[in-house]
Amino acid sequence: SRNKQGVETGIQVQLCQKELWNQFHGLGNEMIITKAGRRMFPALKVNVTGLDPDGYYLIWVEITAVDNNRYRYVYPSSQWMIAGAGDVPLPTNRYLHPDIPAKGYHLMARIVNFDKLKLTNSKQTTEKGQIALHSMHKYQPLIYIQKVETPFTVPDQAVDTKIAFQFSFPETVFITVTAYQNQEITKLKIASNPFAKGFRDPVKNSE
Amino acid sequence: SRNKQGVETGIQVQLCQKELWNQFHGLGNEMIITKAGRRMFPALKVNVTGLDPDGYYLIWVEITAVDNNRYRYVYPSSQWMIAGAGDVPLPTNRYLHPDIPAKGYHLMARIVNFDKLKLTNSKQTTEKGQIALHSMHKYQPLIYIQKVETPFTVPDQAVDTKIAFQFSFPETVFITVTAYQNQEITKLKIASNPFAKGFRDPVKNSE
DNA sequence: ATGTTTCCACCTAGGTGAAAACTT
DNA sequence: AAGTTTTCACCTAGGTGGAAACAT
Repeated sequence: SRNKQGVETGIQVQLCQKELWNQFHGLGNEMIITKAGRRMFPALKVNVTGLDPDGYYLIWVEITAVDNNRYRYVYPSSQWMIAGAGDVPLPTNRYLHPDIPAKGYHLMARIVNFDKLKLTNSKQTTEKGQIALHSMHKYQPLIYIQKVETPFTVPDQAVDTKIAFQFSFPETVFITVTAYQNQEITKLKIASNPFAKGFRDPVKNSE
Repeated sequence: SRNKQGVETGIQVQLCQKELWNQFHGLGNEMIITKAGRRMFPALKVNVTGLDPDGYYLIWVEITAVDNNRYRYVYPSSQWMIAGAGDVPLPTNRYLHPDIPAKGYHLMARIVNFDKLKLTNSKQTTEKGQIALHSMHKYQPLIYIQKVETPFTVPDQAVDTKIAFQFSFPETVFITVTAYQNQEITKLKIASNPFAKGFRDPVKNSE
């Protein structure tokens, strides 16, 4: 991996559930955003390797606009089309992982899960754990890892995107919506998200 | 408060929900213990004051036998009576608060809640977050606070009951059971624990 | 016409006491 | 007879998509 200064490091971040992400990506992934905040599905989960086990790290997610367009789902062709210029980007919200600062050892020991992250379309949200986005825009999550000297560090103050290592995954690109446009996306969300209506345990079904 | 060496400190620990605890105490409080582990109700919740805001602390719960007796609930008189000698005490299990080591500031900022603690009668339990107790014995929870030099401290290794400050609350004494003996206890648990069957929202009830 | 909000039934996940079955 | 284990219906708590109402 390379950080923004181009320093070589051995840090590696691997996206979990790649097959699932790829299925959604293949259909043109949509993420619902609501006023109250909605989780991402799939959730961002990663395996981290190459950290100093005894070092302390911050890890967080930012979500950046892929381009400056507004999109529209065109039904006859069932495709996302550019519908005009995008809104002015909102000030970057970060979602800091709840467990940081964390020892490298602990970050590498298990999957780092960002499933509590929520997306909102509320512009003036100050809700913790929420990231505000424009609807009908194309986004991609970025994962940042930054080493800090001591666990005393207050994450909100220490975070510095310039010195952090950045990781991204093409299959996690999505378009924000307030209601699903592509019914194939809806079907796949229902089929794969245990909280989604329509899910049935096959065993129970056969009774 | 005083620690076991008698050193004067300004640390104070106040039990929350004193009225509720007193109601249970007045009836002879019973706590269910199961193989799988059962939460305490009421849960131990405390307010802590007098810590060094910038210092780091461990805080945990131990549950000690009040005496060396086995108890029995006698129905005609509806009273707990001593039924013989108690079993040999189990090796002390601690329930370390999940957030430690924690800065004094953070411990004092909000209620320190031990509601995830579970009691079990499984003798060879190694389940994290569980404390093994004998059924039909009388116990009292103790809360310990210990200052540590650095947040690097691994709690399990650093815990030292001899240098920690100990706090106890007479109203939290209880007798362990595998099924409630006193029906008044059952009624009060149902009435005050939102998870307990029998609880009904008065508004819904009137429909 | 298109996109958003609100409400809701339906899930998962897990904490309760009751009752029946089991143990000794 | 007395205590324990198992199972279960009934809760809380909160994550879903759908439908209808609403906004622009």
